[in-house]
Amino acid sequence: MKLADEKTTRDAPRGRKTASLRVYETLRDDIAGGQYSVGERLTEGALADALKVSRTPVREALRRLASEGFVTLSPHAGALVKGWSAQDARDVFETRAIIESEAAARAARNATARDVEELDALARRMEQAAGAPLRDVAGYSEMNRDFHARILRLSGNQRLEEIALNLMDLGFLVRSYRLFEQEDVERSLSDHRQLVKAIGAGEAAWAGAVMRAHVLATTRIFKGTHDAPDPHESASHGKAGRDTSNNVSLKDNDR
Amino acid sequence: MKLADEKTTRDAPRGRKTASLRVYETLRDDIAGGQYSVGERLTEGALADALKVSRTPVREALRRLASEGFVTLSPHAGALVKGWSAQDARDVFETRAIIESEAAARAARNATARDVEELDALARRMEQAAGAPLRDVAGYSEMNRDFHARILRLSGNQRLEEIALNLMDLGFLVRSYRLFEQEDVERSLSDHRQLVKAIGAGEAAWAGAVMRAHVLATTRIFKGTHDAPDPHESASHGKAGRDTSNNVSLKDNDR
DNA sequence: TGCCCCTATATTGCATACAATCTAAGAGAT
DNA sequence: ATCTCTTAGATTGTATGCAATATAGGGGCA
Repeated sequence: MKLADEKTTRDAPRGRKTASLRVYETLRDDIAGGQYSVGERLTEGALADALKVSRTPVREALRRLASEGFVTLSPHAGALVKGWSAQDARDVFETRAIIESEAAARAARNATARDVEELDALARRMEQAAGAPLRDVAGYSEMNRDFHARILRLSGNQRLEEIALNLMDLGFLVRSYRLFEQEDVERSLSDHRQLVKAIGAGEAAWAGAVMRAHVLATTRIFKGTHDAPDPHESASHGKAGRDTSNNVSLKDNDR
Repeated sequence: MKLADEKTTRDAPRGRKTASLRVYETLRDDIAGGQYSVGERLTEGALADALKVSRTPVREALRRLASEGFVTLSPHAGALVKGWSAQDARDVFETRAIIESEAAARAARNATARDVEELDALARRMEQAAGAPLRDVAGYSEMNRDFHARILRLSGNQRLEEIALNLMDLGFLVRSYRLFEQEDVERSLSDHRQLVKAIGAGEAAWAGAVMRAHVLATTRIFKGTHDAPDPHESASHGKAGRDTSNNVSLKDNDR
């Protein structure tokens, strides 16, 4: 994630994160963590007051969150926490299946023996971390993300990698790991073992198929779990009109 | 969707768009149009002065441009016009091929007779507009974008649609249509006819294959055309000056 | 002469003040 | 009582000033 850069001989000038970045990270984690209800309006002044900064960094953070799909931003109406429907979740996982299966196939063609070894080591560490009762959910999620990220990197297509990572980092994904059952964890680990085998063998078609199944299997967990009406506005070419969405609040029915 | 209902004949303030949006559009078009050289630094103050606004909307526009891949910006170093390598272009078109072929296949399953009729009408209009010497390049490009956008919409997957549109709208794509030769235009139109047929017949595999070939064919135009290293390459041997030696500035009078 | 530190300047990051616009509530007329 | 218009409040959009930081150039020392 972070590149080591020891070029400078003086004491480290890379010090403080900017306030804008801090606000962005705080809001992103809070939204992903369910601190705000879907459809809730985030006013700049209130956030600035709560986070002890001025409105300027808050504005920049909100713009970035909008571009990444966490909030919707209308010209003078402010920011609303974005909701998602079952259809949205299905769209995301189908898109991930398409992209990541292709990436896995390419990874099978490109991976060196060392790459496969590193993937295998990571898969083993995940199996160790996943005890009968999965306790460190955050750590497991992090390793899972790293596993997928490595395969994406091995695809050799930077754009593919970036898009898939963005899809993985979408807000509701973060909450999803709460819903993991032990059965799902075991299936996921089995998929990972199979992926390492396929990539190690250079079997592109096999690797792609396993990845497709692996990603699509996760969709089932979301079926009918969340519900919210249209978040139909995309931030890329936003000429948003009025957004009077009364989004259904999220239910935290983790079993 | 303009709702400019003026109660009295007051002076029209040259559009209701916010200054931030105007600055964004101006910079985006200028960058896409080659007004700035690759690697050039865009300082907020100079831009604000030139565009007769304050630095605030300029900052927001630069942030958005960075999120869309037009510039890179480092914490305190400012914004640099992003370059792209032949590898970047290849990555984008391969990714488009993956996503849009899948979208075309799904469109073949979902399209109604009316959808096919509209696609066919658009394809015919493009053929009419493409006279022996292609003159209205901008109009043709717009119709081409619309054609692809309609198929993406018919895929029924909103996320897929959004991602593919973003890839299509990347900056260097805007310049690409200058490079179209008559031969390429004819091939493209032929592909479109075939796509309409395949979608109309509900042949998902056929539609996907045609779309894949159609997108990948465009890659050839870029092969070796552009070249630029990553702009965040640190000038390790800092020779007291801009490292324009490696950056190939795009000349727009090369025709 | 060459290297390093130090200072000067330009630029970005943030805070605050003001203007434009939207939202909502209330008074008055029919 | 209901509808419409007006008006006050709140919120976003923009401008400006100040602080923090990076970059560039000069002076001191080996």
